[in-house]
Amino acid sequence: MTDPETTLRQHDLPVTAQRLAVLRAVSHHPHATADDLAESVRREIGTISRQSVYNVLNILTDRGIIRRIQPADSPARYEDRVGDNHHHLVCRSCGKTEDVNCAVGEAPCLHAHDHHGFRIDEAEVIYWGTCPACQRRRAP
Amino acid sequence: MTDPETTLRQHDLPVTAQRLAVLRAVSHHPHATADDLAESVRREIGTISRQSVYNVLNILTDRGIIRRIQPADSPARYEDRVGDNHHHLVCRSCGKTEDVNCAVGEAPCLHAHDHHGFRIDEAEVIYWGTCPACQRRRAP
DNA sequence: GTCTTTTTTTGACAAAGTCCAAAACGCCGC
DNA sequence: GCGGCGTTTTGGACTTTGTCAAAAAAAGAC
Repeated sequence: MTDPETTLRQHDLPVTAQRLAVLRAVSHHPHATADDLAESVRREIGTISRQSVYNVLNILTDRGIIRRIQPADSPARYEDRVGDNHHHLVCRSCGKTEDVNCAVGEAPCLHAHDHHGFRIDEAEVIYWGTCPACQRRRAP
Repeated sequence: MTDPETTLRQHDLPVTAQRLAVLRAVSHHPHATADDLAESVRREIGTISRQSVYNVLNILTDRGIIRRIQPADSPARYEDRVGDNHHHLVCRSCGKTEDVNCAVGEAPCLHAHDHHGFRIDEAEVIYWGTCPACQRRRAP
């Protein structure tokens, strides 16, 4: 992974302390929520406004530098693993999220049987289940 | 499809005008949002509170009588086609939602390569794209 | 260093949904 | 059919996640 500063310059984005810190936070805490990231950034650089966290996350997402995932009943989560068609495994009870490689290969899922005339550009897959910790907690 | 009243009685749910109307609305307008359904119900029975719409949708969802889908950047949508492992096709620009049969067969997607110890109970697939109408609107 | 443009901040606002107490209604036995 | 009990429905306040807009601050170009 290129370092945050280089990444920003490559995308013609002015380098600011907030952006660097948010990028680093996303890198260090994959699948964290905006709130988690804000806290993490504050520990690193002292203070950042809620709006700035959203600004940075939005612009980074738009440029394809990071990826946003939005599972049901959870605020959006962010990760810096982009462009490799992987999917996610989400725990219904605690929200823990893991990456899983695409079961079918490369951007495969893009072929829905009946596409109703839609131009499909992404197949999003979320595996729902219970993580090991929550399994133990419920059936001890 | 069994009629709404029978469905409710089968599940030991008291039959009320609100529940009947919401069930009918879900049946008639698959993939509608809670708000859409509230409007639809009001046209049918005159008035219903927002809270009641949510109460009914939640209890019906809990009992597995209807299914809730929650695509990113959209309020929850509801449908009465349950228990057949189908997936969805969602238009990024207008939100139009269509059913698609599972590309792989029956509950197949349940086998993630690396399941990280999770007990997986559902594989949710959303195909993102542009519906025919929005394609024409953008590239006329 | 100064100037212009872009970011950041602050605070109000919006959408979608939940919580809670009071009023209304459905169901069951008579 | 009628009454009482327990569940539903209602209305209103509240929460969470996120956006909008204007002023203040900082980044990059000269």
